[in-house]
Amino acid sequence: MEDSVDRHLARWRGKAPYDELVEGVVTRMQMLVKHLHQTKAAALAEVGMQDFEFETLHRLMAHSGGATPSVLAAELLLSPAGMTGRLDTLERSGLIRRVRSTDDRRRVDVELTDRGRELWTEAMQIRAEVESEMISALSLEDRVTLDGLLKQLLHNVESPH
Amino acid sequence: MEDSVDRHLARWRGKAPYDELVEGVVTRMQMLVKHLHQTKAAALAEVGMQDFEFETLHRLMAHSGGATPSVLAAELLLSPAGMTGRLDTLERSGLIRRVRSTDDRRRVDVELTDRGRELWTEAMQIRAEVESEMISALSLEDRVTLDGLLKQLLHNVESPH
DNA sequence: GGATAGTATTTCGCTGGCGAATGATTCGTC
DNA sequence: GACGAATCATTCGCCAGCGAAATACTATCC
Repeated sequence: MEDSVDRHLARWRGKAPYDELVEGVVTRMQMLVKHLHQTKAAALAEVGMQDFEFETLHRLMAHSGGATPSVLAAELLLSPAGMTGRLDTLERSGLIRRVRSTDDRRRVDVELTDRGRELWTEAMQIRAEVESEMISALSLEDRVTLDGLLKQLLHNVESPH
Repeated sequence: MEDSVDRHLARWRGKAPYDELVEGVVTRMQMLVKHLHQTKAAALAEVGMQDFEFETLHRLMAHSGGATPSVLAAELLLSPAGMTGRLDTLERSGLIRRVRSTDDRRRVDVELTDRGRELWTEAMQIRAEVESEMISALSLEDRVTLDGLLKQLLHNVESPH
């Protein structure tokens, strides 16, 4: 079995001081994520939604439909400025609502509108299909293994140092 | 051991029809790639280079320093328009050179300049460090396993249907 | 051999995201 | 209890990428 990264690495062999394994893992992850992004974008377009919109609604739902911009930004690995931009778009589309917090008036609470909840539900189906399709190549056991390894990596990256 | 995705999934448990394993794998990959992107961007900035520049130079090197825009675009999962933009930037910075092909004059050959080769070499060090740092959490054996699993996924996604 | 279809690249207008600076509010400390 | 530092969100100017249309060239077909 061969993928495009194999071909890429083969072209490289011997030409540079180069850890093929590291490069392989990294490049494959990047391409998978990029593929996923593009496939989901195409699928979600049918409901008239963009990936970043779903991503945001989804995080909001995880917070029971309400959270502050800074929390969302941190979780989505987004700059504060980028978050504001997203929320602007979502608000204009009527999917979220901004409410100035009463106890700490620096804060803004972001809430899902009914329409936002609806759209999220629709998108869930579509997205789940696309993601499952990608993972379908692996047995249940392999999925667990993969998940575990990725978790080690992410933990390492997230823990201070 | 716990990562941010664990916490995210925990918040979700029972609230939605939801394959935790699929979501876990997908989300972790996305976050790792995003992290990598940000870390590399920060590291490469020291040489005054951006990630997309390196990515392009690197592909070019893999083609022994010369390739056409369309080939590069395909390999980098980029639109033709996006590729043109990248090449414009790289050309302005003096890292690549465009040469109209003589036999088929619709074609353009993209070549690395000496400066491009130099900068690529510098960047290779930096990038390798960042990537290795990320992978360092895994034993050699685990790396092989991870790489194999990712390869299965990518192969599945790339093979027609 | 001239119209037609096809291919490679570029141009154009638009969008999401970033970094830095700004405005608004709260906290800490003396 | 007031002043300076920290915190939260937004605005601004900029940039890389996309989709669609335009441009430039080649191949095909009658």
